[in-house]
Amino acid sequence: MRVLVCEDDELIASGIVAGLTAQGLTVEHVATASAARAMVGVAEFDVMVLDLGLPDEDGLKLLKQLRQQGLETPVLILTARDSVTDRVDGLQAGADDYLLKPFDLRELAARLHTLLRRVAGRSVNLIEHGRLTYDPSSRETTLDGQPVDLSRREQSLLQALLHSRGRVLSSEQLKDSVYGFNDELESNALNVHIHHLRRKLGNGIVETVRGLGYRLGPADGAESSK
Amino acid sequence: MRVLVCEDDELIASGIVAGLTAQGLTVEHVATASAARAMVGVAEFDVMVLDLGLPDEDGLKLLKQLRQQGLETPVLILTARDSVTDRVDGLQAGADDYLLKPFDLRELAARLHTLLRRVAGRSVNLIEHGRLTYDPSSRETTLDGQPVDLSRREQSLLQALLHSRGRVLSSEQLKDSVYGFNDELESNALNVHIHHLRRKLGNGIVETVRGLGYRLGPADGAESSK
DNA sequence: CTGGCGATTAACCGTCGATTAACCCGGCGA
DNA sequence: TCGCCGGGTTAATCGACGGTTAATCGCCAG
Repeated sequence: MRVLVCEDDELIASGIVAGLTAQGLTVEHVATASAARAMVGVAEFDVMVLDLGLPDEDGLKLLKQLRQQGLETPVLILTARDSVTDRVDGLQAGADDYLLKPFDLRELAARLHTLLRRVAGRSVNLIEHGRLTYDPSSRETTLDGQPVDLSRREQSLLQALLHSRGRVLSSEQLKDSVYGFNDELESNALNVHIHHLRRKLGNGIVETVRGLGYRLGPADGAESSK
Repeated sequence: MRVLVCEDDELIASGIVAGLTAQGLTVEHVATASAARAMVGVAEFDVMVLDLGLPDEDGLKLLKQLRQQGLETPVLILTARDSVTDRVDGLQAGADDYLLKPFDLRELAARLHTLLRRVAGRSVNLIEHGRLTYDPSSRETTLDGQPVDLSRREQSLLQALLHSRGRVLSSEQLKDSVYGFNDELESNALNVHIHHLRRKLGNGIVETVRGLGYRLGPADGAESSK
């Protein structure tokens, strides 16, 4: 799951990023409204955390604008202000939840999970693909009904592949969904994780498309029948 | 984009129709399974929204039947039920996505857009030639509906041939489109690739015109009867 | 019958992905 | 606090595949 955090206070931001990352989420962080706008333009996020007190523009104004442009991602706003009108304004601007500063990190995590579940939980909560199932909300994977223990990176990899059934994903795209945009990676770490995934889930799961990238294998667990 | 909504509850249906129309979609609404069947028979839709609780027939049964008849339109099902077996049943019946009632209208719109995107990305530039299809965007080739793996060179060769239907292409022209203009090639590598193409796609696909070059065979997979 | 062109096949080579091992770091328990 | 443990990354090496070359075959035409 990808989260966009828009917060200018470096200290708070790093706390949020660390906390959410530990929860297995992939987090992007920006510090200004314009950066957030740019980010939303180029990538899809599952949920957004927005601080109202941004240096360059009022967060509410930004939110309203994004909603007008058709952004449907759930948004949780952070604010130091506390008045009834502020809350109402926030919700009217299109926020889905709000949190007052200072806040407890665990509280934030819990609320985000609620939002994510609201999105995921109302629809197919369980992704099935052949012998595999993956439940994004509980982050549980099973193979032939047996639970499989996947590490954080392996999970995001699998999730990215499941999310775009059958399409080939370049290693660039995979890198973006497993790591953020920021982190540059100049090694074959992805290969290694894919290798681990295959070791745990069997060879039919991930197919290599030479020169292009990887994709999910066919749903009927048939091994390569070349 | 055309959407078929099959939903018997008048209130819900009008909400959906209004919401989707506002998104710029063209919406047709029917209230019964038989009406849906009739509609599908006479018009093409890009995506279908199907309520499982229809008055005259079980939605799942309808869906299964439509799939058996070869309907490939993506289908999102709506249901009040919520259990793992129901979800699995829905997906196995051929649904592409799943939403529980009550649902958020924005959520529905977002999911439909995802489905539409999936379809649009898939078939936009599909080139057909007899038993062959080639999709330049996903670089997928199928023969009689079966996917065929082609290597990079084989693909560009096939693409060049498909691109100038029937015209004879000299080996110079083929060389230019497979390699750049720059690269000089001193061997019969092209011949070898053509050989490989024929091995994978059958002999009728590429015809040799002695002394001139090659061209695509006739669309009706008939072998050259000379 | 023979020359030549294209087909076929096999061998070689380079590149890319797979695999494995080592190292690094953070968390946790002793 | 120290040291172990597990996951993540880096790096080195292996191996398979695709691409090219080249040798040989077979067919058609002159």
